[in-house]
Amino acid sequence: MRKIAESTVRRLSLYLRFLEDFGEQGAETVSSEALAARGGTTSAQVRKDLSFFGSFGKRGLGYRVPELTTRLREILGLARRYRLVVVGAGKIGSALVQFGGFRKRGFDIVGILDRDPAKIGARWNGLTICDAADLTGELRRLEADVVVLATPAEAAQGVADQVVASGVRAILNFAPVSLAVPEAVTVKTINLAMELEALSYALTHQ
Amino acid sequence: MRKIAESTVRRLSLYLRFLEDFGEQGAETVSSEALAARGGTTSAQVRKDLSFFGSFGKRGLGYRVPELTTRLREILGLARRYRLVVVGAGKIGSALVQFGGFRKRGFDIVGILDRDPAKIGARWNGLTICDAADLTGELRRLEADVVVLATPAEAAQGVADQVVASGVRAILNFAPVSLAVPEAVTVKTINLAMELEALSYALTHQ
DNA sequence: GTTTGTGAAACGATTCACAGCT
DNA sequence: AGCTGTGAATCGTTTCACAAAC
Repeated sequence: MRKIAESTVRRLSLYLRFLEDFGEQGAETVSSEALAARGGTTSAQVRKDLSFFGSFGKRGLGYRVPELTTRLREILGLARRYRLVVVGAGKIGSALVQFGGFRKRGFDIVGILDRDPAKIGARWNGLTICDAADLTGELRRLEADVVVLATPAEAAQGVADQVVASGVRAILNFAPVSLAVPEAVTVKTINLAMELEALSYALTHQ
Repeated sequence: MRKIAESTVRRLSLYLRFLEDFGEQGAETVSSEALAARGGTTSAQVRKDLSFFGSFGKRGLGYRVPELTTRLREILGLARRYRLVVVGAGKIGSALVQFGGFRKRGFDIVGILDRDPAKIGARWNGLTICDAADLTGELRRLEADVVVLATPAEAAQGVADQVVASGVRAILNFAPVSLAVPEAVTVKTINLAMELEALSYALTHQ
């Protein structure tokens, strides 16, 4: 498949959520204009984004909500569930496990790993924290699809290397570093400090 | 000042962190090449990003670490501290308050607001949860610089409207909606579901 | 010799605008 | 008449490449 821009994929994810809302409200069809209004973009952008994957609409009518919802789920790879393993049982790891809001969107946390003997064996939300000493083996044993990297910055690259070695090809990174990984592995980084600093910049420059 | 791209500002935030690391390791100077290697970008990109704000380097030498660190802090508006108010005392709000990692980067959580009588009055990490009934008034009383919006999706736009009315011009939004706000207000949205779905997309398409 | 700062070129994403279908 | 799908035009960002400074 042709290379699709990061920004396009993110908008598809937004459209899916809006479609779910429209569906709950009983809408049968939706226009690119309506989706755009909801997502802070333009109707041309919506049509272009969808056109990369096919022609899902009817001219003069718009898109059928249930069909487009299903197609977007397929495109995003959400027809299945994913197994998440959290590495790092600190504040962020704890928050993510407690949060648990992923499950209803198809992502199950199936393991928590840490190196700290004081934490190993503790139970969080029904899961026991396991030793991350043999990280690669644990990830294989747990059949991890995605690693949620929630260690301190210093440990992050080492963990990433082991994740790559284990064959896991997706990392959600909360450490404030840019990870070096092979092309076949995808990393999405969430950096709260960076977002706050971008707000600080905006507040400062008028 | 000329309009600077979002992506540039985010990279400046990264460079600042790398400079702090270089500084701790005792480096006196750093080249655009070294910063680029650390940040997963190119030396030309680093130089271009910095050039929007001035000429901070010496040809043949590179950049002096302490000077560039100071200048980046100024550019990003980090010469002062910011007052954060968390609106929504649910799982995400709780996690953010417990986390507390913002303080050492200049952001202090000074208030937590919620509408739920069962939560009002509880103490979290030394802060008492206050009633969000008069949100606008509370934000003024607390002298909020930034609102961290951590309510359910349904309540988010209503809260955003009150935030705007209060005069606060920066929102860090954790609700999975795109907020409509006037141009003078900056919103950064963190959407974990979107990040996971982008990983799902990457895993699915080879 | 090294590395910056920066116009120019290349690239990529968004918007326009309209033909074509319902 | 209404709305999609899409090539063409526009806009913005990144990369190139080199003159200027050390």
